[in-house]
Amino acid sequence: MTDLQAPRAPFRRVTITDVARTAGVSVATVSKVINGRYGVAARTTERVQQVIDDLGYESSLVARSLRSHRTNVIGILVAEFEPFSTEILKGTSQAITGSGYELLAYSGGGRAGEDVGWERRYLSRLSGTLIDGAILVTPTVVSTGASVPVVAIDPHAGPADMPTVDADNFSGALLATEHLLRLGHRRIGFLGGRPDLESARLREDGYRIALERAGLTADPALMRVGGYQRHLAVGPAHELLSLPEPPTAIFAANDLSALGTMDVARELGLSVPDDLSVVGFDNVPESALTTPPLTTVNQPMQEMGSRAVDLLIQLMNGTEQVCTHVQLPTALVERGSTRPV
Amino acid sequence: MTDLQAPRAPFRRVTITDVARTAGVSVATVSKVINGRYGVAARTTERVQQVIDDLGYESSLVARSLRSHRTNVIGILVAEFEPFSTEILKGTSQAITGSGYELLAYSGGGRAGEDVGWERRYLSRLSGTLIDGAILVTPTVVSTGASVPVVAIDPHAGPADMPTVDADNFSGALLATEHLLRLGHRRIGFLGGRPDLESARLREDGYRIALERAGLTADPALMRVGGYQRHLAVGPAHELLSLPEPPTAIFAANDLSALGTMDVARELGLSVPDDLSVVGFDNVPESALTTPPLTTVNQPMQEMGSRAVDLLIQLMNGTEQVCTHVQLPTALVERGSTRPV
DNA sequence: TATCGCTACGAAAACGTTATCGACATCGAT
DNA sequence: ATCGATGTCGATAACGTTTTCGTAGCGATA
Repeated sequence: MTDLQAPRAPFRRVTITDVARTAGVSVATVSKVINGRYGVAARTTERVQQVIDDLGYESSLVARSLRSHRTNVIGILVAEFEPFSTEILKGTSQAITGSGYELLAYSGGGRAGEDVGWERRYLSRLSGTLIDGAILVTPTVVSTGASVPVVAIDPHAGPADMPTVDADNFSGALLATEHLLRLGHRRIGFLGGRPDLESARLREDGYRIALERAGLTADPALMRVGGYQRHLAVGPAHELLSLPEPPTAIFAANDLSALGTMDVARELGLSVPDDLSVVGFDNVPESALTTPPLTTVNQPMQEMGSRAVDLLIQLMNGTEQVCTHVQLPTALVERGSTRPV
Repeated sequence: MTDLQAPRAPFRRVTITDVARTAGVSVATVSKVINGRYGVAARTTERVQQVIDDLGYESSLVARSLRSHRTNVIGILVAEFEPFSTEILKGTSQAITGSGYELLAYSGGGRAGEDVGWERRYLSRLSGTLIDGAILVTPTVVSTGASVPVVAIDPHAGPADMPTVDADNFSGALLATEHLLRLGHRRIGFLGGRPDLESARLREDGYRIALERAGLTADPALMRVGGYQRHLAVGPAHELLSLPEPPTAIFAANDLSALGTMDVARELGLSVPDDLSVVGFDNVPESALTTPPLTTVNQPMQEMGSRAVDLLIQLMNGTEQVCTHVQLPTALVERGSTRPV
């Protein structure tokens, strides 16, 4: 740890004590006024409120939290600010307004790999003190042991031992693959996500099953892992498209790798969708803007965020075990990146 | 305020007292061990550390903060999670790693209008307690009075009385307009941002001056305010393109309104860039993906974010008044949405 | 042996809140 | 007049840390 010391400006925060002194009452009374508790005369309330306004007093979140163990803040941990998380963030951020809670976001900063377990550390540091509950949008598993209610979004670690909300990854992959089959494609490549992620496994299952139902069988030679990131996808996509007998269509397990695939196709002089059909997964905003626009599977990301908030609030209110696993439907979005063979 | 009470799980946080009791020392000693302070024997340190690991103790950020007024956390307030803020977030999030600080993001949730002053309230609530410093990415002005160092990114309120980092909006707008002029356009429409924002004013100035330098004069009939959002831009853009003598090119003051403009053009059966040239501002990731890809002015958003945290950290360390206003250069990015008349 | 200096440790006071509970009025009813 | 009820308010103990400062131990020096 770096040893920093901060000579701060000589500004002094106005505390509840200042208000009390100025208003000529005790801190207890001021606290009551602030929290609208019973037992203070109308005249007093008015006077105290006036002083509060005059002094511009704002109660210290920290002190309040320390004492009451209640902050009305829920934290959301995202691994990184990529399109998917950002959409989730929008959803939560919208759902939170008017709920009486506030939202605080923390990002691991994309330091995947080296710093394993940061989610756990953060959860532990923040919980019981700074936040009343948390939403996890992190790829790696966070086992239980948190001291606050937690709900996971798209729990990449599988049906975890905590409440979750996710989308129907399996059906979505089914939809995507069937779409390609319906277009007449038979050699369909697959660009998977990180194999340790549950969503990636489910999407691969969907791909397999769809093929089998069509009387085909998944060919390992046509399958690569694309790592859910644009730049990670170009290598594997390149391999696929350089095959002696390349696929006529590729199902990429998320939009970012689909974009990467289209980059590679362009680079190789292949036209999408004329020479190659591409379908993605997620329907991030970007996917509608590409040339051609990407056919993909929609995940209602913003709704996932808002459902997570609802779930968490129910949990925090102790409303006993509501539906503990919300799964939202996925749907095919046909755009320009797919075409009959 | 809703009156919520939370019957929480009977989980008890392990506190420093627990550690102290288990290790058979005082809390003071444990605190010293945690913070690596001088005055504790090697054997004791070792034993305490062992207990800490065993119990899985994590110090409470809140209590620590309350006492020491130091959290090593810097807060970043964004108005909303739109592409611009998100890029900034990425930049800050990257720059923060390894600095010894942590990043906590808060979003106003897009409740512009009604809830004016939330930034101020939040700053006040968080500062002095939860965060050691703050970065503001909010459109409306936040006057001083904060009790912690603050730096503003793209301070829409003009050269504020606080350290800022922004991009050279004026030159950027100059570049964009000159580019259109060079292509032979003479009737150039302008879609401005919110008139109360400094960046919007500067971009409009750039537009005007570029025209004047070319011996032209800005025609109010060709200027509309587009509000920096995609859906807000469609109305004004529609007006512009329905003019008896419509412009042959439009300079939109940010990428989002440029996208809106292209939507309208498409709807009207106009081809971009054949019938209409469009240039945006910001160079958000989306702008490279549109059809055609958008010619725009690059703002180094991630760098702006990272410079902001550098600046803030210097401020917090008390390194006296370093460069207090960082302005980063803008550059034209020529893509497919512009063409000679 | 008395004194000193040093190290290792603990007692206790903060930090700014909230919550409990007792004190003191005031007042209507007996 | 006395009593209880009711309505206002304030002392004070927490909450989990950090930090200051005092003190006990102890070997070395005078």
